[in-house]
Amino acid sequence: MLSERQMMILRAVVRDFTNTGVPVGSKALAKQLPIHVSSATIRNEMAALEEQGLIKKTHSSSGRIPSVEGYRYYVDHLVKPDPLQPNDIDVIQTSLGGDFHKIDEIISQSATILSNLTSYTAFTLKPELKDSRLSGFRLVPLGKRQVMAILVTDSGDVENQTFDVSEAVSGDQLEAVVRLINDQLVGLTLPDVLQKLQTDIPLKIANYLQSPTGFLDIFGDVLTRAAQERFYVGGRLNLLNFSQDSDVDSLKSLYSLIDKTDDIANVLGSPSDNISVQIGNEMTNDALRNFSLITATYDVNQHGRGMIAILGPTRMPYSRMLGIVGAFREELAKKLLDYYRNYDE
Amino acid sequence: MLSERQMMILRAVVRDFTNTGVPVGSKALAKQLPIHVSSATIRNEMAALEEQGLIKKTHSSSGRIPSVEGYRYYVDHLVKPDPLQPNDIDVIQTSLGGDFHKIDEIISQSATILSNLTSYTAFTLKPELKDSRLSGFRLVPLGKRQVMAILVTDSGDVENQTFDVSEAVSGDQLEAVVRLINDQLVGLTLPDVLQKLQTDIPLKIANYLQSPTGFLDIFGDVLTRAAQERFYVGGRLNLLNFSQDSDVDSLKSLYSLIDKTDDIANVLGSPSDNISVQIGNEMTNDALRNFSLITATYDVNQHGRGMIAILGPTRMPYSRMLGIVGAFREELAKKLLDYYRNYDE
DNA sequence: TCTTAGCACTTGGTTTGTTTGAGTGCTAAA
DNA sequence: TTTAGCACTCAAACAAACCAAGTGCTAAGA
Repeated sequence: MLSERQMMILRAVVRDFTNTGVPVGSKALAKQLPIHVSSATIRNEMAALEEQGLIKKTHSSSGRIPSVEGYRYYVDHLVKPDPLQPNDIDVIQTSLGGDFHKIDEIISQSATILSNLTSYTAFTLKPELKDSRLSGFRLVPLGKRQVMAILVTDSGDVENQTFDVSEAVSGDQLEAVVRLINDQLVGLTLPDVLQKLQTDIPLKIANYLQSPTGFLDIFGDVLTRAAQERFYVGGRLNLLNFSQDSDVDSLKSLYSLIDKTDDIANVLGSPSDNISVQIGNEMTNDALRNFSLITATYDVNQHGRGMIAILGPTRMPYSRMLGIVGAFREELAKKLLDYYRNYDE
Repeated sequence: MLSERQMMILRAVVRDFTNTGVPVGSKALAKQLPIHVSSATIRNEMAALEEQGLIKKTHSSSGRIPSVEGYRYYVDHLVKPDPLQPNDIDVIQTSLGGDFHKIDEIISQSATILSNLTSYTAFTLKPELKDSRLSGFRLVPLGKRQVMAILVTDSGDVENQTFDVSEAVSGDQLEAVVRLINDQLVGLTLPDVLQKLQTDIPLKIANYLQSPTGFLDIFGDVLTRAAQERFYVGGRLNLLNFSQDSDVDSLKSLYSLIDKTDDIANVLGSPSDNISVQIGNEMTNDALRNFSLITATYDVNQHGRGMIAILGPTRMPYSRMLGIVGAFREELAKKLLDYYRNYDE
């Protein structure tokens, strides 16, 4: 249990340290706090806070910095999101104001905006209807030997891939394959499709093609790509700003982490209603030890919900960041509703 | 004019320094060189080499390192490409041995292989027929409002993009647009298409669509993407290994450089017959001051010629790198010829 | 004329010691 | 419970000393 005064001190320690990056001492606090007590009193309180594991020293006679638990307490009980600065509002309005022709453009643009606002790295994930289903498959002959496979899901995702066919395949054959797939697989969830693809389909397709494996590989490829959620990343390079003393190895593992869709999906976790903050080693991944992650969902009514996130140093100004994330999720939801309204009617 | 002995010394200085990274002194050289002269003699020769600007000291009593001019002389006159190590041959064979369905897969895979072999950053550019022409355009309706635009060039490049159409556009209308474009534009070079797109076409297309600008924008987008050469990059993260003392800013500009297709095309220059080496500030771009670039073309007969390149620190073991690049260009050309042969017959 | 031994000199890097300033914990008095 | 005072700790900055590697130059030898 913390006293009012201890909370005040903890809040001040976190705020100071996140702003300046220097451990904060008792004298500085005494001068700065609204109550006027001596530095010795502050020292006693700080000792109490340290006792509880909320702050710690970098060496035996240094000022204090927040521990992970201290940050946790701070974001859970003490922080109040800053309202957006007028300037930031402007940035959002203009960057999101343009005319978009694809959901993905809005989402990817959002990652850029968020990283600009925060100067950290940002992730965005588009609103996802649960268990999207295969709603269409096409094979479009392009030239002498090139064919494009296109796959559409009922949530509006489109994946495609071109490939070369060695044998001269007739348009009729392609038609037949397409009809087969559409007959048998449309309406199923993607995992189901993937499963059938390894059982029923090869037999049936053999009626039309001598060597169906090529086709099926392609189809499988495109399918798995459609099945995994697609993240957009903004401000990748900002990670460089926080790599202490050029620890190349951890930087590398960090970058491979954020470029692997599966891994990053794992880190971000599943959408929850609130804005959530994960601090340093609260995340299982070792490469993130010195980082904090703020994630938030945004809600587009019947069109599902997506996520946004920013990744920055543990030592980040949480109040400002929470303000930005909170405001941005609303703007984004609004923009998307707009977009859908335009096209739905 | 350099004497035989001076060449021998220069070669040794470059080789030593690129291997160890430490300035090399007269005594070490005296011990190592096949001729036996005293270190004092070496010192005199080194003074002469320094006189000519081929080597230099890092401080007044240090050993020597090659200057840019020294490297230049070395690669122009002294270096002999190392033959490939058996291990490296293996890597190439197996990585390139698989079955590919697209040219692009081979080229992008090549970038990865090259960066693995060298542990530097590698670029590959696919064989390009000069002045490729538009050979086909499609609009494929995907769902209620989604349409995919596909563009094919006679060199086999495919670009595509999906977009949403707000008004309910009929299949007939789409057909008409496609027919129009195919009638009017197929066979022209891409720049010509782009030009016509801004003059003739808007008028004609207005017959079929109320607000054609949306379509034209999309088409223009896809077109310009097809028109610019497409690079593949492998081993991006390897650049981190050579960023001295974590100079974040130059790293950032380096990364933005290699991610901008236009810029990197500029740096690589146009294909020339030979393997070419650009050293440090011989490249105009400032971010590359401490890097060297080895570029080479590969030739796929009537299918055109492409480029490969590796970017590493100025202080790279040139003989080994030249060996790798030289061998790889051949392997790649062979593989591509194979690929084309399979599909052409 | 070229080579070489010898020597004085330069310099960066490492080690060691000193000082300074910010900060702490503790004690004793208010 | 608060506070002034004090002894103590530690990182950072600075300086002195030393070492190792290397250089340029000179003068003698081949």
